[in-house]
Amino acid sequence: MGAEGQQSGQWADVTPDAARRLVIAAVEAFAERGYHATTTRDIAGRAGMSPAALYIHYKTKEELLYRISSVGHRLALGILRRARDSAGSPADRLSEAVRCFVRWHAEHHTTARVVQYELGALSEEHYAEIVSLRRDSDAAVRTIVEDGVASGDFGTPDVPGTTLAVLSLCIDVARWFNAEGKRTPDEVGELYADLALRMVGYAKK
Amino acid sequence: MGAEGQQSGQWADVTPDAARRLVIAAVEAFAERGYHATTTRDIAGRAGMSPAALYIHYKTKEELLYRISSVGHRLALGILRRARDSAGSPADRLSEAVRCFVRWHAEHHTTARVVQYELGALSEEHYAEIVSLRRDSDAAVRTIVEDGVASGDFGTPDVPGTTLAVLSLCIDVARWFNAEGKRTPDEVGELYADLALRMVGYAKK
DNA sequence: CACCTCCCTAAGCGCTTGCTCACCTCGGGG
DNA sequence: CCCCGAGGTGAGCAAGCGCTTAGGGAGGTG
Repeated sequence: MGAEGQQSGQWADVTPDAARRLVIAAVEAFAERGYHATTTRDIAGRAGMSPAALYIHYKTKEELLYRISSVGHRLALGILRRARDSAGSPADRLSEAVRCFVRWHAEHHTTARVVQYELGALSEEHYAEIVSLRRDSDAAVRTIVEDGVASGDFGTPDVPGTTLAVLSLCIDVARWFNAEGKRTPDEVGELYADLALRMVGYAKK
Repeated sequence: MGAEGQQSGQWADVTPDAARRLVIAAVEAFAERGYHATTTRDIAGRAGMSPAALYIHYKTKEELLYRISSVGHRLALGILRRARDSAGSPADRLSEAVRCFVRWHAEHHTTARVVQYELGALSEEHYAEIVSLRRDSDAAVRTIVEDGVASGDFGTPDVPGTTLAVLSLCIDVARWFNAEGKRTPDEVGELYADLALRMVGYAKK
């Protein structure tokens, strides 16, 4: 729990302070029990407030989920776009993308769990907006894989399918990663970067 | 929805008929909205019964989830053990395991979603039982990978980590697979069997 | 015919839920 | 000194929840 303190860095631009405390409390609760099993009383309690205080900063419980989902997806998309636009070979860029993306999912696995697995609880409009961010993430990775295939560094018969699989592999880290487990986020990132290169048929060592 | 009719085959040994109809209705509802967002009234309604009828066949809503989870996990474990014990090289066996496991996750993605993502809603005792089945699944796949490394067919620096990643990749199919999408369960199984061989460092073609 | 068992329903109980409302507190400006 | 808006509280409402209970009808057996 001490390590979770860094979490607040993610939410730096959520103001005022009480609104940020509520977001952090909601992430913890949603990740632990899921959106629908979490009560507004639980969220407010974790943030040290009365149940009514939540509604000063957010119109509904769903808006809280949307805020979390929106911030999380934009962070994830930023990670992938930065890797796509970085210098280096396609292998370097794919490796960097997977390493950072996985590290984020492991380090912030509570946030990532909410971001990746609670989409279904969003309202229709919010859901549509988030889905478009997810398509952008997919496109960023697909560009790297396409570059690798074009340059001959990668060899895979199904670029969209392999891209989907690589992203899927990374996302699922949020499901199984345990802070008390033996692997650190850095170790998992390293392992997964290697696995992703194998998946796209990267020949060189 | 017509294709979902085969689903009933999975639940052949759930009797009497009304109990089976309830299980099938619950799988649909849980997969669509999640366990906590599903009401017993919704389940009973889908099965064409009154809300009270559910409690003739199941003590609680959680018991319904447990039945689904138990049957699903045993089916999945059976698939993996059959592949582990089959004749052929480690590559053949891993390929078979992934192909069948993935095909099941795609074909029965509604069941698989409940099985893989609603564990957290189980009671403590039921959860412990299911977790032990999952450990057995992991062990089955790890055995194949170890065999391949021992025989020199596979080359991976981290056997437990790679095993976890292969299983994780397969499981996540339940999250993204869409029956209306362009890929058939067979195509995804084929692609993923190939990806898994690459992940474990299988050299030959 | 009576009688039992198995499924099933209508009605509803007790409780929790997301959310609201009247009111309170407190620092800062005129 | 009063007033004000921003941020907070305690109490509680309407609705929906999981689940129970009393009772009914169909089918087999004496």
